[in-house]
Amino acid sequence: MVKITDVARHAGVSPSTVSYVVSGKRPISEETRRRVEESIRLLGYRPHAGARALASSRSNVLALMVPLRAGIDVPVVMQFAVSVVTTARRYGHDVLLLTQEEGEVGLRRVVDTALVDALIVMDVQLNDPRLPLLRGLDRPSVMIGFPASSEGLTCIDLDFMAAGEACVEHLARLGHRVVALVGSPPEVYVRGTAFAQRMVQGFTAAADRGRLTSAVHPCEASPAAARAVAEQLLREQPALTGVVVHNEAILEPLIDAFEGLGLRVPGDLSVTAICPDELAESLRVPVTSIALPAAEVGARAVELLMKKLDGKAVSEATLLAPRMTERGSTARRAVA
Amino acid sequence: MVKITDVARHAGVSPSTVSYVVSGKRPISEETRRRVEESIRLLGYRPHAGARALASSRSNVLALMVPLRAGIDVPVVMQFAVSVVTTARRYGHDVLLLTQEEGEVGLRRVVDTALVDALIVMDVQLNDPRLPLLRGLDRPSVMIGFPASSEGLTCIDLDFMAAGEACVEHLARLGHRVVALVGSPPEVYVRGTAFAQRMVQGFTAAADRGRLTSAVHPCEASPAAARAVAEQLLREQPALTGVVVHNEAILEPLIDAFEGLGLRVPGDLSVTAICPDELAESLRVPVTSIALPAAEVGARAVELLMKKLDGKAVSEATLLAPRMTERGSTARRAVA
DNA sequence: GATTTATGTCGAAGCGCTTCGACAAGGTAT
DNA sequence: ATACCTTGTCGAAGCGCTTCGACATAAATC
Repeated sequence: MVKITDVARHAGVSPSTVSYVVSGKRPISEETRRRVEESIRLLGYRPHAGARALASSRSNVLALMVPLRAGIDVPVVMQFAVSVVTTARRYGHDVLLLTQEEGEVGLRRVVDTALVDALIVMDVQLNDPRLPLLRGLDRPSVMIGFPASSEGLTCIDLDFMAAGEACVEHLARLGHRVVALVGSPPEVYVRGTAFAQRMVQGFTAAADRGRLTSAVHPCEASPAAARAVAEQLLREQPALTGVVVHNEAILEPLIDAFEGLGLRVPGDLSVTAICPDELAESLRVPVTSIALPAAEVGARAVELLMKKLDGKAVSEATLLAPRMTERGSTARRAVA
Repeated sequence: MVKITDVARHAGVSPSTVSYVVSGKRPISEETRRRVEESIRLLGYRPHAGARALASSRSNVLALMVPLRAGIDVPVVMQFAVSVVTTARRYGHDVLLLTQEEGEVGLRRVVDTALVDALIVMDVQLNDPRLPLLRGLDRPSVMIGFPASSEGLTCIDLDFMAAGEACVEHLARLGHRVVALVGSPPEVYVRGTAFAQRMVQGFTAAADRGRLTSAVHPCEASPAAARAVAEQLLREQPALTGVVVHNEAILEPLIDAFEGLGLRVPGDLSVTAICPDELAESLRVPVTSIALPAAEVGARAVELLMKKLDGKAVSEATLLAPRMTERGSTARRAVA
């Protein structure tokens, strides 16, 4: 292994000078810098991560805690993760993967052992058990999602309330008067998962404001459940003409189910969703949707952390405005 | 931060004794051990990861490189990852997440900087560019999947060749004489991804051996592509009665397409697949399938690495025997 | 021309841990 | 009794890096 003293000797300078060339924390003459860099290249020098972490109390590693629970869409999680890793690398950081299962204990551990400089946690619940820990930590963290109170924390997410409103308003503008939200699996609401609840809030508020008749139905992530919900909806709300879907996994089965029941989309029924654009585009009936900007959220989360690591202040809440793309699944209500 | 000297002072021993209590690398009297452990608990001592890595040249971190390419089923990747993390934790290790994008450079980096002790790479191709690097490294690695030659490497995977054979043999036993394999997207084969090719080999070999008529069709991961393949199959092989699907994403759409074309499963057409059990079970027609034992492969991969880190020899190739579960999608061929 | 300020480099200390050799005390074999 | 392990503990060295203060030199200020 080639170490900093080897480089120093080769370049005819002291180890500290090499260190300063690498870190840029002190001015170095153009000439010395070039010599040192040349030596580094020639010898293939790579600073030892552990030594560096010990001396600088910075590991240049972030922890990312990913959910693996029922009702969480796996591809979306993966998009986050990849985006976090990619962005972190751009800032010279690596990413340690933690599972939700490890919980607060896991977070504590990686912080206490100085394995990581900062934390990103996903799948935040309204009263997440990790909140007190994160608040009390001396290390920066960012939550992807919003708890009941974000005071003293840094949170980022799509503005699900605005998204719910936007869906309803879009349908209302098209003349629809009876709408329904088909949501995530029940356990997601039971756990008090913030984004799902906020979506419901936005949906309901906008419907009330527009004097629409509305209903909310959680739905398991199986085609069978989708069919059951479709049938139930038509039974309970025969005048239904607008549906908002907030459940990636059943979007396609649900549309199939409606069509199986004799409803044309968008002829008889307008459907809009919150889901990744790729999904919305790939369906047989491309769906008017609000994008789930997983990659952007992941990247922004890392950027927030980097700012905090630099000692800069960041705002507690970052809500990404929903962006709706109209595709073929929504249309003006046919007047009977 | 409480450090080892604090614990030592509190317990009335030397730092090295504390270290030996923690690591168990030297015998310690029952009494001293108890006192030290008590002090550790009381003070909440956590060894500094960087210091430990520096002194012991062991970081207790594994690198996991995950694929994010077209045609790779994301949920399966996630299952691997979670299983790797969980198992690694049981051995006191953490997991650093690398994306395929980082390639050889990324692997080199984490090894050279001593960030990780060992590597796990997924989505191995027959002539994977990372092979020479992994062979030359002084650090252990395990590949999930098989390259063209596994010499000097450690590989583990489902035995896809046996899986392909098992599917055909199952169909043959049920009296089917004309079979087709609907495979992964074309690019997967173009890249020379080992598991996909081995599956084809097994399928073809078994079909030839049994004198069945057979055909292989790659298929994009979209419902539309599934429909197209279904139509093409019936056009080209009107006598077709057995289908093997090796493409998680289109399993359901493909069955839908066949039924849409008037074929009953399993009445007119027997379908079998290689996919996670949960997927096979959750479909409208539960599918006879060979499980993709992602969790087991991930766990075994970590165990292999741990053995290698302990200096023990492990076999180069570990092939997990396919395990078929019969569900409702295959039946004896109706004799016309 | 004296004094301050900025620039560039060095040496030494120290980050918190592991590990090696030394050694004392007790046990076992001869 | 001698020699020899074994068990249990300690002290010191050192892992490879960063950082701080010191110092020398050059540039800027009045």
